[in-house]
Amino acid sequence: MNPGAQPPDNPATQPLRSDAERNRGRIIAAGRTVFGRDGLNASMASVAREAGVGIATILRHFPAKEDLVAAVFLDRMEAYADAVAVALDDPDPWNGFTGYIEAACAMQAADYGFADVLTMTFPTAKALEKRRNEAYEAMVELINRAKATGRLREDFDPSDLVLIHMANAGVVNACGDAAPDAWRRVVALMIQSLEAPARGPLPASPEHDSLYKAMLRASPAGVTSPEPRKSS
Amino acid sequence: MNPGAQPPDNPATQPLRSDAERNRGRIIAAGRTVFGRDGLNASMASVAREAGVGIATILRHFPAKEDLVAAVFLDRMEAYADAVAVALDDPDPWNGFTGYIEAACAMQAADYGFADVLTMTFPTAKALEKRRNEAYEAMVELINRAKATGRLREDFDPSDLVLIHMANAGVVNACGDAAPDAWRRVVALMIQSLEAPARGPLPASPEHDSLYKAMLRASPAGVTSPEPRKSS
DNA sequence: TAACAATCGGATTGCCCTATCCGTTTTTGG
DNA sequence: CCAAAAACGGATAGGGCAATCCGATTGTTA
Repeated sequence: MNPGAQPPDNPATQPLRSDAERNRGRIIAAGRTVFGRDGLNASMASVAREAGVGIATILRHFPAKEDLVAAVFLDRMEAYADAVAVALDDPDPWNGFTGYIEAACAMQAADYGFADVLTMTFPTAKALEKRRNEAYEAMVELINRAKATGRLREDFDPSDLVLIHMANAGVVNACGDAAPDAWRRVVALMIQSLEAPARGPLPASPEHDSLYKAMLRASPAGVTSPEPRKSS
Repeated sequence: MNPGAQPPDNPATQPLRSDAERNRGRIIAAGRTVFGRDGLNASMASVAREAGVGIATILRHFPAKEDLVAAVFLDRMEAYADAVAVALDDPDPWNGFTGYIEAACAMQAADYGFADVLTMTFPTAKALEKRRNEAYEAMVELINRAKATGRLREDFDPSDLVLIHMANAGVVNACGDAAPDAWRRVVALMIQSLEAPARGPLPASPEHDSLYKAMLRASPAGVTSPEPRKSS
């Protein structure tokens, strides 16, 4: 899909040779397929096979695996950001808020790679992180509106969203294709716990810095860390 | 701790030579330390280093990594089962139930290896699975009592406990040492959502078979699969 | 269409893993 | 105290991975 695949911000770079451009598109499409199916731990070789190119070709376009991951998931991250925009348009902020959480978690369930991406951060992938931050800021606004209506508990913190994604990633990763809808039940429970009035106090949220460090924890080396998925 | 480490069921097996017996204990202790700190993906070599023995010595006592994992976590699993017994003793079943969930999740947070063990199953590790099943059955009783008091929502299913552990493992694994208490907040939310009256219906539980398959998914090959923890 | 540069892709390097092999050391029992 | 048996542990096999190298190929431009 999307074979013409323009690198969305490739400004001053001189135009690629036509075959190079074509391969770049194929590689990203292959990455989408393979990472979506097998998670971020899928090997570069498997992506190369799916794309029908050599390993070296991938690594010429994307010097490190992390670069490929960033390129592949940029448009997923945009869809993620769009989902917040949709939620903000909902006349009922609580409805928008819960719908957003469900949609975002569904995205994790539908794409094992993205499930991991949402719980990691890639400081070098500027475009990706820019989108994430946009989504986060819109989310803060959505949260405030939902609190204003009195339906969302007052002690909900935006960082809780990250925790929800971590929890959901845990369920999605552990269940894999064996119980592909199990996450829905967990997310439904989580959402019910967020509705005001709160049934009790909560332990304090983690420091924002701590959570950032946690999201950083995984990335560096093999890019990744996520569960080896048995599927492939 | 527990250096004398008697293999709890080593019946007809002829007695080991004294040094072998000693090493066996050292290896299990080292496994406890290393798996607890680095998760199940810690290498056999790192366990050997910690134990002060050669790699071969470990693999003679435990032919496959899975065997070592089973031996190391048997007593954690017993502590886990004990926690249900304690919960059953609580005169207030709801209190026992919530306390149990907190305790069990705390065990996951305190031992990264155990966090993974609780979301996997090891069919060949009889003693381990026996304990798990005992705990599960006691848990069913606890759940029924808690429902009978009217404090636990009627549609709670024992398998939800597995899902909670998967979610908690996700948080614990993602946060690691960077935000070591973040899981408490998520678990507190989950518990509040379990209190009756339910705030809404839930999607159906996954089939028991599916969940079992999901728990099986990880084990076979490198034993494991869990998150490569960056700590070591 | 020719010749040059850009691009390709398989083989290779280097690292880490589990598990096995085999010469050496330690324990045991007569 | 001295073998024979048991256990040890370093070296090695075998496999997977990301990333690099370099000879072969393909697109481009004149």
